[in-house]
Amino acid sequence: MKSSKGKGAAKYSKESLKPVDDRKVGKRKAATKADKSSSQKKQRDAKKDPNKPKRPPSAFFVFLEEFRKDFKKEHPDVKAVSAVGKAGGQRWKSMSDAEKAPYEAKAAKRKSDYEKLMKAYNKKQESTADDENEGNDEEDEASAEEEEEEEDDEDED
DNA sequence: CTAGTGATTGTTGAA
DNA sequence: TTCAACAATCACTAG
Repeated sequence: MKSSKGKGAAKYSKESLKPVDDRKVGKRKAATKADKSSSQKKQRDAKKDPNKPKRPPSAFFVFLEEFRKDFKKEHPDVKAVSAVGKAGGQRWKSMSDAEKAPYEAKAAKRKSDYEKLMKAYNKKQESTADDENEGNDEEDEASAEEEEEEEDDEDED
C-alpha cells in the first residue's frame, strides 16, 4: 500500500488530502488537562492509557533535534520555539532525500522500538472484561533489547 | 505554582 | 484510503 513514490497513486489525494495540511488543523494541542489534581508534573493524563508508548519522532523531529542545537548556537537570543520550527521546516524542505536519509534511518529504528512498546502496551491493557488470559503467552520479550545497530553506509568517503 | 501555548512536518493508529 | 491528532522544545503567561 502506500503510494510509495507517489506517482501512480497521487491521484485520489491531491485535493482530498488537502483539508488536513493547511492550517494546523485548528490547534492539535490544548489538551487542557483539565484535571491536574495531583501535581504530577505534566504527565498528560493518567486515566487514559496506563502506559501508552509515545509516538516515535519522525525524521523531521530527529533532524530538528540537531537543528535546534545549531540554531540556538547561532541564535542564542532566540527564545521562540516557533522560530526553530519554522527555520527547521524550511531547511528540511531544502534538504535532499540523501541528506534526510540518515534521519529517516534513525526514525525507522525509532519506529521499530515503538512497535515493541506497542506490543507490551497491548498486553497491559488487559482489561476487556474477561480476558482470562488463558495460557498467557509471554512470548515476545517486552524488554527492548538495546541493540544499537550502527549502520553507516550511504555515502562512503 | 502549574501547565498550556506556539510552530514545524512526519508518522502512526483508527475508521 | 483517509482523517486526525500527536511527537519535542522552551520561555512566557494566565489564574
